[in-house]
Amino acid sequence: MNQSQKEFYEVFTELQCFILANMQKGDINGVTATHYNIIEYIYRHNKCTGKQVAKAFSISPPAISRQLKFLIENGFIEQEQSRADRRVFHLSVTGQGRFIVDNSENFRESVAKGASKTLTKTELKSLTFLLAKVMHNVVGNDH
Amino acid sequence: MNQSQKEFYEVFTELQCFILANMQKGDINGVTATHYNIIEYIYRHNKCTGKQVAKAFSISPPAISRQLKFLIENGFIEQEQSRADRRVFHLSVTGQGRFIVDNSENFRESVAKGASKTLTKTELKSLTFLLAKVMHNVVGNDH
DNA sequence: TATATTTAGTTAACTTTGTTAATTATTAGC
DNA sequence: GCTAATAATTAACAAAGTTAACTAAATATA
Repeated sequence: MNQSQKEFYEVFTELQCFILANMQKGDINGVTATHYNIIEYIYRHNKCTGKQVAKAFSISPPAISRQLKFLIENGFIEQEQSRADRRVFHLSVTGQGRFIVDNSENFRESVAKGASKTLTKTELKSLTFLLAKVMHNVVGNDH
Repeated sequence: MNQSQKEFYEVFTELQCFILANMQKGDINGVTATHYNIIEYIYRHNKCTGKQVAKAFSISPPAISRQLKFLIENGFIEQEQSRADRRVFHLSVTGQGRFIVDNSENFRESVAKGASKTLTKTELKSLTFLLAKVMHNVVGNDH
């Protein structure tokens, strides 16, 4: 790695530690960060399937199956069997699930607000642009 | 959240999913991503203590204790009891541990290289600067 | 049409890694 | 010198990941 890459590597390491430290810790409103992320995904991808969720979070079907079971039993999401393909269940959030997403200030939101407070509007836009550019390139190359 | 914050939030969400997806997956050279991160930390903080490692990764002393035990038993790191305070053990990497850090292209390194390929040098420097600014502000406010 | 293959999701058994509570050994404060 | 605090470990447990095996439904093929 050259100097610029090393400098990026340093700060990206900090970022990774920060993100990991803020995951999987105690519940807020009865859901962990992972639960929250799944609920939010389903909220934003209404009528999606378990397979899609598993893929989005890169975890195995049994793992997502257990998570969805928990979220259904606790009233955050619900599922409906597809008429077109009865193997498939379409997922959607309940009122309670929607409430959680709309009302809990999550970790990413506090980071976004922190970023907005620290940077000028131009800088924030620039950061978003550059990060998106990297993400779309790196993630795209990954499969 | 305003529009700029929302845009940042979107891409930060992708980034979080990406980082989480690349953690805790199968071994490379016999160590998981978590093991690797601990070895690298000890490499960069020679003679550090278990307590420091636990704090750096925001996990409990027993959790780090088990990880260190694994890394010692498998020859990646070693510990030496402090003379000044015999409760304390100073950690350092072995030749094998150093080899792992020096030779395995890790996830963050591939992101750094990807970023460097996608962005101009000026853009990469800008991204590093902005990310560092946000990190130091947000992490600093967190305790 | 009947049979074989593929697919979505679940269950079971297990592993890893986190947690808290209790314990040990050592240091530091009155 | 006794008491409180600290670094690390052990034990018991919980959460969440994995693979393998299974069910039910859809699709492909002979």
